[in-house]
Amino acid sequence: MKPNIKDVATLAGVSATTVSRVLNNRGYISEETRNKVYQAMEELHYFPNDVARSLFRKSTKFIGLIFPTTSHPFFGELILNIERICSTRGYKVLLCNSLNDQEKESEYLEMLQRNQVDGIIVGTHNQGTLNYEKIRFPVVAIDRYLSDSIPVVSSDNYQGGKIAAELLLESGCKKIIHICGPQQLKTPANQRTNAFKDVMKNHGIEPVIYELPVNFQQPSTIRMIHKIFDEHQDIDGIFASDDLIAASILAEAYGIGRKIPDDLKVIGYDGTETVQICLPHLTTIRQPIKQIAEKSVSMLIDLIEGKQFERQYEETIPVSIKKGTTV
Amino acid sequence: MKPNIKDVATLAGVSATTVSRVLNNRGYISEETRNKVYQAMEELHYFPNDVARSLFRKSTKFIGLIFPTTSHPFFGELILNIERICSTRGYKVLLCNSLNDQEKESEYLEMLQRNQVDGIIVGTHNQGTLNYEKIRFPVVAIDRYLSDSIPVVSSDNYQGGKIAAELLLESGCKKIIHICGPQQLKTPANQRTNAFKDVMKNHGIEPVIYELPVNFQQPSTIRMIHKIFDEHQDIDGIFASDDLIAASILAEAYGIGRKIPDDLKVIGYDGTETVQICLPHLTTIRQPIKQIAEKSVSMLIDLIEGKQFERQYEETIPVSIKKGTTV
DNA sequence: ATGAAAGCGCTAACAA
DNA sequence: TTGTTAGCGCTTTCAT
Repeated sequence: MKPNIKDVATLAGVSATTVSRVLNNRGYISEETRNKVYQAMEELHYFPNDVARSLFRKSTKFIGLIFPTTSHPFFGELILNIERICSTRGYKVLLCNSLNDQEKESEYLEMLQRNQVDGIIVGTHNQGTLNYEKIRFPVVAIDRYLSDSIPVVSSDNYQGGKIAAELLLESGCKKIIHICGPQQLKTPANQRTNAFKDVMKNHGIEPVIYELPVNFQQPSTIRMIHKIFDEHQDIDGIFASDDLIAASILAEAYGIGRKIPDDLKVIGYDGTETVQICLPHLTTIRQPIKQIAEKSVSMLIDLIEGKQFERQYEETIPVSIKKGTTV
Repeated sequence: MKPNIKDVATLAGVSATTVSRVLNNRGYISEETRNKVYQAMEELHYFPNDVARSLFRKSTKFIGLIFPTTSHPFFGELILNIERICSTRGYKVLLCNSLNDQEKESEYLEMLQRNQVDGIIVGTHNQGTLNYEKIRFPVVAIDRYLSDSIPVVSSDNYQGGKIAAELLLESGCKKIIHICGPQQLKTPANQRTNAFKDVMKNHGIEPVIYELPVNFQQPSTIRMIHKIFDEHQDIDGIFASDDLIAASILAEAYGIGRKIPDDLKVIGYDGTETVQICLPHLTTIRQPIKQIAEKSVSMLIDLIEGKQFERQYEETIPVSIKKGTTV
């Protein structure tokens, strides 16, 4: 059904080797032969079989992507950028949504190995540690410490947390609360919380922190927000380590009649386009998504192609603040 | 470096065939041999090479996904669901973000063919028509008419448009405007606009419709909203055919001091989780994303596996309304 | 300038 | 119960 290189060769009246030469532009081929081959390929709607090529070349030009979910705006944008850059550089993307489930991540990891990907980019958060050490091809992590030998790309989380905390203080907040993700996960994102603590302590304030459970969903976020409003009537500032959490805070605050930013100031984290379209007034720390994508892809491809590069095992990219009217 | 089946065979003291038999659980193998093989695989950290298997089996178990972008919440959620279902059913996903660019779509299409995907799911919108006819494996489209022989899965767009238009009328709107995507694209989504027109005409009202350009971005959306507020001071209802457009309308209305829903009622389309978290009060037509994903994947796999099924070439799934407080 | 043969890693006849 | 052989579609020596 699908024509192969031999079909093309037969139709063009040459050998498969010659067709291969035309395909790869290698060695000497007469113009005449070349044209005959092109014509035959055209006529048969021939496409070279990359499976066979990959087998021979021992390189698939596949890059595996393991992320929690494309449905979260941060990952959706990040994955868009990563995939586009890969495509431009001749790599194809195998997508894996781990949903932060350890078992799924492990299955995906095996699948990617079986499929001979040239490398993978991981951005999931799990409690346990999988065998990323034993993997026989390059791995780059985004916002996650996997092992000593696996490079990590992340934005400057400490700086982000610091900017947020200081902005709230400068804006006159007296009682600030920070909502963060699970701290037991080994991720540079914990630096946001560390920065918050440091800033508070430097100002002689005991930091108040609420930590979400591993794999929190919308309901637990809402419950936590209720709890916070309940336990701290005098709260006047919240730093959420994710825009969607910030969004929920705004909604809940609105529900109980707190005026933003007069009664309560809110600052989020990520600064994705989607959330900015939905909530253009949200003040947030903007992650440099495009640069994170560029850096991680170029690091990975450098590793794959064996480029000599000073192995910098932690790449930190500056964040910026997007001032809205919620602070 | 990477061990192959022969390395395993040698270590286990058997032939490659025997290892293959163990791997595939075929034929008779003595318990003893089986254990030796398992042990050897373990020792070498052996994973079967799926590239070689695919070449032999003439099936890759790859499904290609061509969508505009994972960064849009609707596609982000849709792609999450599609990928998860594929994974459960033993298929792997090659992700392509076409950005609605015809040339990119064409390149991706060729890439997928070269990589011998077993099938593809397409959800992009382009003006021109690519050669989906000539493709030699199954294709399923979501919200797009590609050719007579390619099945289309979509939600009940006409119903969605009807519900939205009628709700605005019932709520007392006198001057309703509809913002829609480019109508020249051949997509079932145009039914939303047709329904709007029909409902308005049935009520003796001349429908007012603003059409966004092909590949509209946020700036052109904002410009169009300004234009609408400018040209129609008496507007009291808007039906936007996308939640992100609705979100921008809310923001702009807020900016010029129009009270929602008293001065202006707004209804969106899609009902994604992300937008619902950001704007829980938004009234919107909710697309059954999960079912769309299930239907398109199962149709595609049925086609791939040659299941006899009554070829229903247009699958329409009911929508529902999510009532918020913007109407 | 072109072709024949071997091999990438795997599986399925066919033999034994 | 196990092994030998051929072949999936391609590319690359090595000949000619």
